Amino acid sequence: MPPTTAATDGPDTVEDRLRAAGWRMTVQRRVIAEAFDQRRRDGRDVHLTAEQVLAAARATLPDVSLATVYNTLNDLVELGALAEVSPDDGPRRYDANVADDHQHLVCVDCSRVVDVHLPTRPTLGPDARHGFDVAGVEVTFRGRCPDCRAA
Amino acid sequence: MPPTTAATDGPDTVEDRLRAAGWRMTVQRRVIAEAFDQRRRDGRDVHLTAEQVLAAARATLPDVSLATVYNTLNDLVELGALAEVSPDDGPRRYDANVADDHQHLVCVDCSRVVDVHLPTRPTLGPDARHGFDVAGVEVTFRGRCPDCRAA
DNA sequence: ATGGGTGCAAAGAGTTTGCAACTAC
DNA sequence: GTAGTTGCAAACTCTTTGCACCCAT
Repeated sequence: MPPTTAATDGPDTVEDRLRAAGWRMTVQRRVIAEAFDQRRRDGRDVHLTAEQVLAAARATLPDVSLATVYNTLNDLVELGALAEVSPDDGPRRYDANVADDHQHLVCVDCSRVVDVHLPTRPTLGPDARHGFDVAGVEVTFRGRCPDCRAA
Repeated sequence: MPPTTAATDGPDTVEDRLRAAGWRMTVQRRVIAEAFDQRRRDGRDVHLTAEQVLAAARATLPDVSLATVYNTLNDLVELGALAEVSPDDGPRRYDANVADDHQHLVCVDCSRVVDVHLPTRPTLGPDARHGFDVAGVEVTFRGRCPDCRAA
């Protein structure tokens, strides 16, 4: 089972990535990974805050600590199994969808995040790079979600 | 004088906008606005943190408080005279260049921000909006600036 | 058995806020 | 004179860290 699989579907879960990296599989890490994997299996976008992960993890393991959640989330980001979503303010969100290149649509009222796909992503001409070694682009659309428009 | 002026050049300073909005011109607000206006006059990109604004303001008015800086920056953002630049982490930055549509190039090491201009900015097809009322896009290129590459 | 992982509580960064004194209008 | 502003300090939110105990390997 190749550890660098990047299929949209299949066994490329957060937990798999943890295992593939050769880390100790503790119950805590398993339930934290499961918070993402379960929702992904349901076909949903997953952009959880640390508190949401804590809540999900505590559903099966009531004594997990917020510190462990943060530690694990940071480890998973460093590993490349999760991506951070920059909010304008409020708590950071973690995105389990690292396999396909996508952008975000964020609700300015409730901070809900939805994945969107651009046909082509913006690039910077060599003359516009100001000598920077450009590593990536991040595109965020901001607006109001249907629920907040109704309210 | 319409308060929604947005000329690229001319007397459209942060201080002007403050005045145009009919606010009380205190010394504090003047020196805070000046921190942006002075650098803009020099033709520089201006993306200051609250601490940098405080330092600049204290150069001429040693007793300004950080709280006043924050209050004023928030007021100026609400007024539309400044724009917030979302960092991935670290302190928020404030951009005085609200007149022309532009994007940012941010150094992942030192957080330096440079303005860049895209020929066309990305848009979302109606079917990709997920029912959102999309109000704006934000494009951020990330990489290493020349100084940090050298180091 | 042992080194990495955990939980707790305390510290930390960045920002906001309550309130009495002050000042631009 | 009076309402809007200020400065201070305390509070707040989110995240990180130090340390003693614990458990996956």
